[in-house]
Parts: sequence; structure tokens; C-alpha cells
Amino acid sequence: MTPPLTRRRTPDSADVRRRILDAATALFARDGFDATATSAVARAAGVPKGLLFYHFPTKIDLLRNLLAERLPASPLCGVASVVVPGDIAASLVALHAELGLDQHQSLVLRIVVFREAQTHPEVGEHVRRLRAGLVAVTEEVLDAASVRPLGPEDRRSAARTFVAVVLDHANAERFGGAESDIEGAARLLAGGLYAGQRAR
Amino acid sequence: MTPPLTRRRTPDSADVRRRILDAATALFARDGFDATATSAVARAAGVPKGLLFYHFPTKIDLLRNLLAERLPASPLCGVASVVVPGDIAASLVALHAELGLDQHQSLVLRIVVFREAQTHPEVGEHVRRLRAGLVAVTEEVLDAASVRPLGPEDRRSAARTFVAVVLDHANAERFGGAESDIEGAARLLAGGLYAGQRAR
Amino acid sequence: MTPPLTRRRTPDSADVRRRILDAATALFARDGFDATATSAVARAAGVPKGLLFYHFPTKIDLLRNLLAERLPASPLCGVASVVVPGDIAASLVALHAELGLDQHQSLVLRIVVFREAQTHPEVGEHVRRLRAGLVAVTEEVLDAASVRPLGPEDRRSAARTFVAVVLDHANAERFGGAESDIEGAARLLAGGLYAGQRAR
Amino acid sequence: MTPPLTRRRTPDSADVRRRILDAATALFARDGFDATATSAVARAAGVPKGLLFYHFPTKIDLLRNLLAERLPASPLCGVASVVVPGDIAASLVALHAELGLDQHQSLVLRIVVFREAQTHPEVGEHVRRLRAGLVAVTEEVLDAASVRPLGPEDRRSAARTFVAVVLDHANAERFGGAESDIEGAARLLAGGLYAGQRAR
DNA sequence: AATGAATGAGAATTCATTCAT
DNA sequence: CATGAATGAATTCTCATTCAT
Repeated sequence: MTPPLTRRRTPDSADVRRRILDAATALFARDGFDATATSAVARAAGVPKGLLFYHFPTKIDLLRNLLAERLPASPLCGVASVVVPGDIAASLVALHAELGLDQHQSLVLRIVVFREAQTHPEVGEHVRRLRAGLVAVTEEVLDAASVRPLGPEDRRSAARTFVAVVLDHANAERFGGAESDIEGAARLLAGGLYAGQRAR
Repeated sequence: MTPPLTRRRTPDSADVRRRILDAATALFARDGFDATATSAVARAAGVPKGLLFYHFPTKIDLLRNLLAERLPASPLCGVASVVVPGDIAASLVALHAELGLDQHQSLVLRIVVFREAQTHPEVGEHVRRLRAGLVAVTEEVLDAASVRPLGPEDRRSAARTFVAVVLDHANAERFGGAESDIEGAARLLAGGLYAGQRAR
Repeated sequence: MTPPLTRRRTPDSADVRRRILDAATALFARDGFDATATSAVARAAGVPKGLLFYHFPTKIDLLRNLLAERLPASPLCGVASVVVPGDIAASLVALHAELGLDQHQSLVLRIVVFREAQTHPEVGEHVRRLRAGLVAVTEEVLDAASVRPLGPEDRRSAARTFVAVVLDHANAERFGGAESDIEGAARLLAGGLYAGQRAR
Repeated sequence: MTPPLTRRRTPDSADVRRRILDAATALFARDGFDATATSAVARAAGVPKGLLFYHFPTKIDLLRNLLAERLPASPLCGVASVVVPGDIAASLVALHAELGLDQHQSLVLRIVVFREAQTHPEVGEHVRRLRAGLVAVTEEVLDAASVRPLGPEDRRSAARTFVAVVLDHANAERFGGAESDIEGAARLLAGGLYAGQRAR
């Protein structure tokens, strides 16, 4: 009585796909794309090498599908949840937490992606879209959190700066160099935005 | 008439070493460390493969020596030259220009280094030292540029934020995603620092 | 109203078989037997891979069945149609046209067959039978066209020579090297046969 | 005191090259190009796989070098040695023997070449040149052997026919189908040429 | 009969490194 | 110091064939 849903694949097949992508995610993140052998992905996923290439005809397809299926370019569903009205700094910190760039898969993927951005053009494109999405959402948060309207230039500069801090933070974390502090940046940017307004 | 005293190596040998490192720099930057074959480095340097391994017994030694000889962890000789007294924003922008992360070999090397930081621990260590040096020099610049003494926390947060922007900028440039604006960040941070002071 | 009696297979099944063999013919001809993947045959035929192996348990079975069903070893039904009494040369040219080695599927198959003759013994056997059949039919044509009885040796030599020309012509066509001229060979052989007779 | 000749390669290296080409010749001839694994060539040559690819970067380079170094497109040095003045048939038979298409490496190579002519364009080109060279040399032989001047059309047709017979003969031999007789063809063509002359 | 996922042996090629000369 | 041939393990990818459903 249950309809076949929208899947053409066997449950088994879907599971295999998922396990392969899980394994690829973990290994790419740990060792990098180039340094990860497809055989290692297959082993980690518990499938024979041939099956990996049945699902992903070339190695780069693994990365491609990782991006397409697991790393949406639009990083957030709604902005409302993180906004603390009247407190720009707190809103930015909440945004950073909500983005979850520091933890779990998301981080892992983004890092992989940064590393391969140069070598694989399509990956670079994805990274550019991701960055643009982050800037856009940050601008929204700034607008919603500010009690006064923000100048478009300041708003954009603040958003870009914050995104740079967030991405650099994620990037730095992987080799233990995460010295940057999100809170400090948020506080200074909030101050700078109001100072800018005042100056006008 | 006497040969140069500061060299233990023959001029030829020194020249070969230099050509190899030049070639390695260019190729690592373009293709990444993993994707660059030692044979490609030898070919680009115009030396036989055997000679390359005579000078650098393993591939990672190439990277190691690149760091040791060409990428000083202390990024600047003097701070005075970039400081615009009384204008924090202008000083930061001048600092960025002086660092020269955007151009020439320096950039190239740093990028390579970022990419391999995770995979090769010693490279990660170098990157950490570089970041610490950048933060320290930025703090110095902030202190020298500010007309009023800065709170240590604010100063450090501002320095870290600015370094994050600078590194993210360099990092993003390589795949054409360089949206960040140094000037905007400098302006907002300057504003934020004074706003913070006032608030105290 | 009754289903066709000469078929043991369902119409569908017969259709699938035919489509598979059609696809195999085309691909083997274009790329060679070894270089054609069974999956490519299945795709070209529009059938799932499993079904292909249901009908033809191994890859070589495809070739075997191609020979058995589509490349009769006796190349001609009747000889009368091509004979021009009294004109050996014209008869040979007509024979060549009738054989149709230069065009359509027949050519395609024969070429495949030549290529694999060495590697697959049973294919070689088929090629030998085909050649023998061609020689036999050519001898018949020579006999029927000649106004005088031909010596058996000359007749056989002429037939073999003509068959060699015809096969080489077909063989050469596939890589654009078809320089041989059927008409010239026919004319010279006709002349040679009469010259031989006179000398006796 | 002996000059280094014209070799830049080590004697060893030259030997390795030769052994690899020998092995490739034998295996390509026996099994075909596509069906011969590079590992099989290396094993037969007694060298590690890596060394094979050091000398011949890709598999097709093996075939390319085989053609360039061992299968001259001009098949004969001088024509005089095979000509029997006044006896066209005997001259053709001698030509065939001199060409040596039936025996040794030459045969082997030509067969390989025929098989791959379609799939690998450059090989096809070589085959075309070879055929043209054979026709040209055969025409020379016919001219030198004939006591009377031959019409250009007849001469060319006879040459093409003879070359077709010779090539088909070589081609057929590999799967035991060598029924064609060179002598018979030579005799009939000789007769045909004179018959043609008389008729004019 | 039909299906397409699963399997694993093997293909071509790459590459860091060694070593005899 | 210099050289480039030699080495073989590892890599990405292919493919005929099987099999559970």
C-alpha cells in the first residue's frame, strides 16, 4: 500500500552510495582529495573498488556529488533565529554558531573544498557561490539586528570581514592554528558600524 | 680574485639549488605539492632527476627548504615605515601593502604552505609561527598608529581580525573569489577600536 | 490468429535478440571486438546488461551467433544472374557487385571476422569456409562465362586471385586504402585465361 | 680511441629498448595489439613494467616505434635483383619472395599493422604508404621484365592486383587460410598483360 | 524473463626514489 | 658531483560476468 516513493534505487544501493560518500568525506577532509586513493575510500566504505566506480565513474565525481548533495550553497534556511535585535555583535556570534562551520561534516567539506578550489575549477565555482551566500546572509543579519539603518557600504564591508574571519577560522582549525576569535571580531565590527554611522 | 668566502658550495652547485627551488616554488603554487612530480621540478629547473635528489633527498625536503630559506616567519623588518600616526585604518592598509601577500613569490609560497599545512606537521608549525608573527606586527602597528593607548583585548582582537582578513584574501585570490576588501575592514576596525575605547 | 509457428521465442524475446545483434554488429565493426565492451552493446541495444548475458552467456557468443545467423558461408544463391556469357571480365565484375562485400552489413561483418579470425579459432574456421565458398562460386562463374572450357589449374588460380582482390579490397576500404581496382583485375585475368589456353 | 659512435644511449639501454620492441612485435602479432597487455610485453622482454613506460610512455608508442624503426614504407632497396628479363611471371614471383612478407618479423609487423589500421589513424597512414610503395615497386618490376613497353593502365592494374594477392596471402596466412597461389596469379597476370597488348 | 547492482581481477600509467657509472 | 636508466608499489579506472530479486 505504501507507494514506491520517489526512489528508483534499491534501498541497498542508496545505502552503498551514502556509505561511499561518508567515507569520502572523512578521508578527503583528513588527507586531502589528491592524497586520498579511491581504493582507500572503497575500503573505508566497505565496498569493492568496482562498486565505487559503478556509482561514481571518476574520482572527481565523488567530490562533485559531495558538493551537490551535501554542501548547499545557500548556507541557512532562515535568518530570524539568530538575530538578537539591537545587538549586532551577539547576532553575528549566533550566526557563526548556527552556520556550524566549526563542527561536523559541514566543516569537513568546506575545508576539502577550499583545498581543491584552485585545482578543480568546478569546485572553485562552488566555493565562490558559498562565499557569496555567506556574505548575503550576514548582511541580512546585520540589517535585522541593527536598530538603525546601515549604510550599504559599511554593511557590505562588515559582512565581508566577518565572513573572512569565519572562513579563516574554519580553515585554520585543521592545523591547530585557530587563534582568531569570533567574538572579538563581532564586537569590533559592531562598534565600527555605529562609529561609522555617527561619523556621517 | 679569491672565491666568495661565504659559500661553502661551488657557485654551480648554489645555482643548481636555486634553480630547483625556483622551479619547485612555481610548480607547487600552480599545481599543489601532491600533484607536482619531482620529475616535473627537475625538468623545469633544467637539471637531471638524480641531481635533484642529491640536493633534496626527499620530496618534502623541497618544501622544507622553501620554508626555511624563503619564507621568514617574521614577516617584516621594521614597522615604522607603514605607520600613519593617528590614522589606524590607513596604517593597516599600508601594512597589508607592505606585507605583499598579494603579489610575487611570497603569496605563492604562503598558498602552498596553507594547502600542505594539515598533511605535513612541520609545515603546519611554520604556518602557526607565521600567523603569530603577523598578529604581533599588526598589534605593533595598531599601537603606533593610535593616538590613545589601546586596551590589550581590543588590540589583539583587532589584530587577529585583520590578519584573518588578509590571509583569507590571499587564500581566496587563487581561485578568483577575492571579494574581501581590506580597506573596508581597516576602516571598520579602526572605528570599532575607538568606539570600544569610548565605551570604557 | 495463432502465433507464428516457426518461433519458439516470444516476439519480444526475438526482438531483443535482434537488437542486441544489430548493436554488436555496428560496434564490433567500428571499434573491433576486443575494444567493444559488453556494456556498450547493451546500451546501444537499449537493453539492460543482465538481459544481454541471458541471451548470450559470454561475449564471444555474440560473435559466434553473428556468424551463424548473419554471415552464410555460401555467399550466393544462384550464379546465373551474374554470368555474361562470353565475357569473363564482365561476369567477374558483376559477381563482385552481387557479393556486396563493399557495402552494408555484409562488409561490416566480414571485416570484424577478419580481424578476429586469428584470435578466435572458430571465427577463423568460418573465414576459411567463406573463402572456399567464394572461390567455388567464382570458378562456377568463370566456367559459365567462358566460351571455351578452362583448364582446371588456370580456373582455380584465376578464382583465387580474384577472391584475393575482392577480399583485400573490402579489407582496405575500412582505413581508406582502397586503391585496388576490381575492373582491372577482371580484365587482366580474363586476358590471362585466354592467353593460357592459346599457349596450350 | 674509438669514437662514441652516434649513440647517446648506454649499450644497456639500447639493448633494453630492442628487447622490448622484440617482445612487443611477437606478442602483438600473436594476440593483437588491443589484446596484448603492456605487462605481458614487459614480462616477455624481461624488464619491469616501469622501465617499459620509461622507454615508451604510452602503449601506442610501442606500435609507433615499431613502424618507424622496423617497417620501412619503401619495401625494397633495388629492383634489379628480382627482375628476370623477358619473364614477367617469374619476376613477380621473385619479387614476392624478396619482399619476404611471408616470413619473419616483416610479416608479423604487417599483420599487426593491418589489424590496427582502422582503430589507430597513424597506423592506417603507414599502411597506405606501404601499399603505395608496394604498387610502385611492382610497376617498376613489370616494366623492367617486359620485353615490350606496357600500357600505363594495364601496368597499374596488374601491379595493384598482384599487391592485393600478396597482402591477402600474408593476411590469410595467420589463420591458416592461405589458399591463394602467388605463382598462378603471376602467370595469369603476365598472360593478361600480353593479351592486352596484342589486342591493341 | 528481466534488472541493474555487485564483484574482483587486471589494465595502463605514474612516480618517488635508488644506483651504477 | 652528475647522470639518467632502473624499480616496483600504488593509482585510477575498465569490464566480463554473476546473482538476488
